[in-house]
Amino acid sequence: MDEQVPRDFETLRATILDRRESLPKRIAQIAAYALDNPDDIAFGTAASIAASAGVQPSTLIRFAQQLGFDGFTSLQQVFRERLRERNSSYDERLQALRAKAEGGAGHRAIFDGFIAAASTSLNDISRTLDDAHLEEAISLLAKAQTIYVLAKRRSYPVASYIAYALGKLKIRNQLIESAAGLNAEMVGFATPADAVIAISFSPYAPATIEEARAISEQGVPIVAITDSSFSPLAQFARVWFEVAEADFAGFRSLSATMALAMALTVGVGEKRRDVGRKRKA
Amino acid sequence: MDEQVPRDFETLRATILDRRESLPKRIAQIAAYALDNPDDIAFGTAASIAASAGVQPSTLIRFAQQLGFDGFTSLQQVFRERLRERNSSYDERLQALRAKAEGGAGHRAIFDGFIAAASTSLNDISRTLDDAHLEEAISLLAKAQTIYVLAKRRSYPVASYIAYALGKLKIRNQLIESAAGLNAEMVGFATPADAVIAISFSPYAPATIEEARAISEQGVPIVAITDSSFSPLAQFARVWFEVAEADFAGFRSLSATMALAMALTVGVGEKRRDVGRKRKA
DNA sequence: GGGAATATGAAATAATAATTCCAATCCATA
DNA sequence: TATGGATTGGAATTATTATTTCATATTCCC
Repeated sequence: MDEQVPRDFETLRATILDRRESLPKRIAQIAAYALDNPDDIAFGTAASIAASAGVQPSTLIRFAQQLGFDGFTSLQQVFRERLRERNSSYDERLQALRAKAEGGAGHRAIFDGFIAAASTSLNDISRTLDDAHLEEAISLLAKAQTIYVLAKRRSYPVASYIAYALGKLKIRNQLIESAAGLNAEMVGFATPADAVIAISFSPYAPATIEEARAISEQGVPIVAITDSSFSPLAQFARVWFEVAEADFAGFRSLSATMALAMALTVGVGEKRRDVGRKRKA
Repeated sequence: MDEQVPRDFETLRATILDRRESLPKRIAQIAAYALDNPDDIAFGTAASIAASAGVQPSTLIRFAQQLGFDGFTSLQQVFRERLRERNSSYDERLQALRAKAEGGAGHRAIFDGFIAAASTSLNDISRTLDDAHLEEAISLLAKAQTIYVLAKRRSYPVASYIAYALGKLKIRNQLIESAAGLNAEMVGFATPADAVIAISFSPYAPATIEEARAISEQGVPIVAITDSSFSPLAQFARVWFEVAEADFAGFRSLSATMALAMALTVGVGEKRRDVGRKRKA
């Protein structure tokens, strides 16, 4: 007999979605509005919400009653609860992690610190990355005969992952490693029909800078990932990305750089497939 | 003349903190309550808030007026705005990113996909990582004379970063690379006084597994980072971590593995410093 | 197509909540 | 310790808001 009144937002959402088909027109209208604008329901008055949704206040109340609430007010509680529980906003959670990392003892604190640094970096790059630069870089790299990947020291792991991914995508590439000490020769093979992905952060590895200079003088276009407009890499680059990685315990995160690197790599893969398809057509 | 009315929560907060000293007792009381329980201010009624804070409703209104608002209602707006603007919860943001990545076209979508995958992975590992395992692994590695780092293919970037970080921390380590084809010999040098960090995910690189088996038969303890308890690495390992990395476009994130790797590395560095200190004392 | 059941709109009403006002109290200063 | 000004408590008042009611419209089924 007693129909279950949804006590939390998710249940409520599910209930609404479930009954969607069987609801009268106006009730359905307010139901859709509620799911689309939950914040409005949480804060608005019955009248204001009704007006925004294009129905009468009484409809709003009927909607609430149909869900088993005894009125709009108790329905609204659920929407308000949602905002309260959402309490641990991303930033607050991060702050907590960071606090634990700084104050806390033990190795868990170190781990939390790296998680926080990585999250912060991802967050930052997600906000700041310029779509146009991304498109430009991908176009440039997609046209290259061979993609050279240039990075040392701290950035080297990123370079090796790029090389791995490019290989899996069957895109010709050359990782410029120092093992054999033949970098200068390797670099010498690059032509303007190729392209370079160069990665370096302060303190810039001198070898990376020197090789980037040399290769840009040969007219090979460079896509750079670096950390500021003052970076020596930026001046050699056709396109460059500024990536600010957060650090912890003296080690910077690589997560943002990795994500960007992957986007470039897979982006090039997709672009080539598209171009290939067009050529055939 | 017209005193600036705080329009956003941060300004309001600053204003309150600024005037704190000069506020009358009851007003100060409600001010403190407001900063401590902003959600209550956002949702409560003047009467309920006043009761919780132990003052009269009229005091609440005087408080609002002193800040330049024309009443409680407009003060409350600021607290409500805060909840609205507070970036949608982490999960919702992620969902949005993922939706964009899946639905959206263009290369930005790819980028968003990788960001979402990385965030998810970080989130997961932060929840699931076992502190005891972490302590155990760090103890084990801290005692090692040489730390061998073993990983191929997709996991190799992590290994190279570990090697870089260990080097910077002046911890003796050996990256087992395949370049010279001398892995078997390299592995042969390891003794039970050393230790190994091995990283491999499905599909497990046969070389990694084979080398891990060989080295464990020599009695060298292994710390493994892998993706499930069925992993062949897990059976050779003294301590192992299960890391579930989210993937996008066929490429798994490395962010969680990286964070764990860094925590291990820096943890070992700290542990050695501590032990060194104790020995001296 | 007719009629009952259901849904909707609009305004009246009831409830609730914000604000104001005034008397009482507190506090600093002479 | 008296006095003026500021502060506070509490009830009265006003405003706002939710809810109910009822007339009208729509839909669905026979």
